[in-house]
Amino acid sequence: MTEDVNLLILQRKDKLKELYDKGINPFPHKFKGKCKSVDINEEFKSLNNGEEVDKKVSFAGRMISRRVMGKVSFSHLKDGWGKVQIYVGKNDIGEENYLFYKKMDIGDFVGVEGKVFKTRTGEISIHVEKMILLSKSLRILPEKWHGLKDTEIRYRQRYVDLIMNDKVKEIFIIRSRIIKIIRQFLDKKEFLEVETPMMQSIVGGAAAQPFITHHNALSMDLFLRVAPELYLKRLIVGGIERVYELNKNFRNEGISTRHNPEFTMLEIYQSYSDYNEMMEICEEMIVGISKEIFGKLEIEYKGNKIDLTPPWKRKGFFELLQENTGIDFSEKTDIADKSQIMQIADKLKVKYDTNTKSHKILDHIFDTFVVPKLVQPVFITDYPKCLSPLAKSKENNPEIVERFELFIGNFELANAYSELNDPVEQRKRMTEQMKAKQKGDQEAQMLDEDYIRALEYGMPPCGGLGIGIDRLVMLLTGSNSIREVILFPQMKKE
RNA sequence: GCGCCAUUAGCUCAAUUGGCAGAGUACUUGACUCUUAAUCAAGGUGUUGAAGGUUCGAUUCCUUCAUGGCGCACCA
Repeated sequence: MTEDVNLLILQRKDKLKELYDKGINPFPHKFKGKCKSVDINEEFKSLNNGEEVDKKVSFAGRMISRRVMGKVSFSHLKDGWGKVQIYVGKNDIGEENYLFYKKMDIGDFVGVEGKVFKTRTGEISIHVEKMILLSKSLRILPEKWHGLKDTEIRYRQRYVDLIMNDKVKEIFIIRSRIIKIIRQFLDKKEFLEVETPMMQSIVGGAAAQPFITHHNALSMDLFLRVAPELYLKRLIVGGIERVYELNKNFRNEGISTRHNPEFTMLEIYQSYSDYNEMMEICEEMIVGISKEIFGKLEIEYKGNKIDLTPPWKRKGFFELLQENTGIDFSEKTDIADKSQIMQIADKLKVKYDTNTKSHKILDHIFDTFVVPKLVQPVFITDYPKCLSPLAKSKENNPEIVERFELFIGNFELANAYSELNDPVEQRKRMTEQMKAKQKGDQEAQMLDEDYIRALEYGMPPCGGLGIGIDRLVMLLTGSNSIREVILFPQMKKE
């Protein structure tokens, strides 16, 4: 990035020099006794118009507006919670200080001290007695009433976005609250929060391409994790009965309105439970979040009214396929039989690559015919085994696994299963994955010998659940793009 | 990776059929003692994303590239 040479910036740099020449420090070290804007606006809200109290307050913030009317002026100072109007009178602070105030720029940080009053028009304001420049701003803020709209600048310079668009901060406040509520919820249920490696020598836990990095001293390549799953289940083996991790995963895949290369995932594992119990936990948690944050269970997303009132519907994967395609997907359909699946895809006019594996074509049919209808919360259960190498098969049908995905507002929000704890079966499935990988399937998982060794020591029956936190925040904040809920989304170099 | 669209002043946006690049805001100066998109008066503001081409003349048409948005693909 090159240095911006703009007339307005040069003008401010001149002002900065002028300040130094006058012996004024444009970047003082601190400001004592600052109140919060919300506290000021709350404490004095019962004042009558025109009434002034005898109590002085200190306040500081970024000057975001100025209205000069001769010998008196008004400005708004914005702090971390809101804004407060200040009233600056030439007769109150003296001619020299008043001139200094008029020479300050929109964007400068300012500290003030004075009594609080309410203007004739009813706005709580500080009647300034003392004023100090706390930090000089050298760049011009975007326009005050159209604000900043350019998405590129909004994401690249999120600091400007935050200054100009109050709604952006609201999203990240909600995001923080959601995460806090989740931790409280799980802590109350005696889940232990842990941190497992983000740098792994074997990729596992999800079908995804990893980022590769290199450790110099060990002279070995490492992968950024695509999921913490296999480590968390090692902890289940180790006797940590209930465990969760809420942190980032990294996947080397395309970027879209629903995908960012690094994203936040919650994974929960509970011993002696299964995917049915995970549905209950998942439902209880999301319902609880909505109640606590919005006080209700009806939300709106992309123009759709969504009702989160439990219990949420549960429907089988094949049941939904059948309902929405009219094709009989009963047990006689062999999903491993590619020609059969291809025939169905042709009939439904679903395009596919002939190199694509049969279960991927099936997944594609599901995405095309079923997902667009999944607005209200629904747990989709009982997936084909080939899609889920870490999930346990159903007792009565080895080709179907105990797994669910939660869909709300047309996208997948959560994924869970009864964890496969049979080390012999797990080795078999991982070996199959390895074979697929050797054949060129870049997303196939690796054979993790240590993980199987752990299972050989014995893992109790266990339910596991993963929730995409970014997507949950999208849903609950009405955001159309994942970039709206990630402070610094991935961008190409400027 | 593919397709469509966008890129003009710090910001938000105009510019007729290819004919002098324009407004608001911000900024500077002046007037103004309760404004809040303050108001009024005056003033400067540009590599039209980059490079090339067509043309007497390109913001406008063509090609390539860059970045972004959306969709698809990849992917949960």
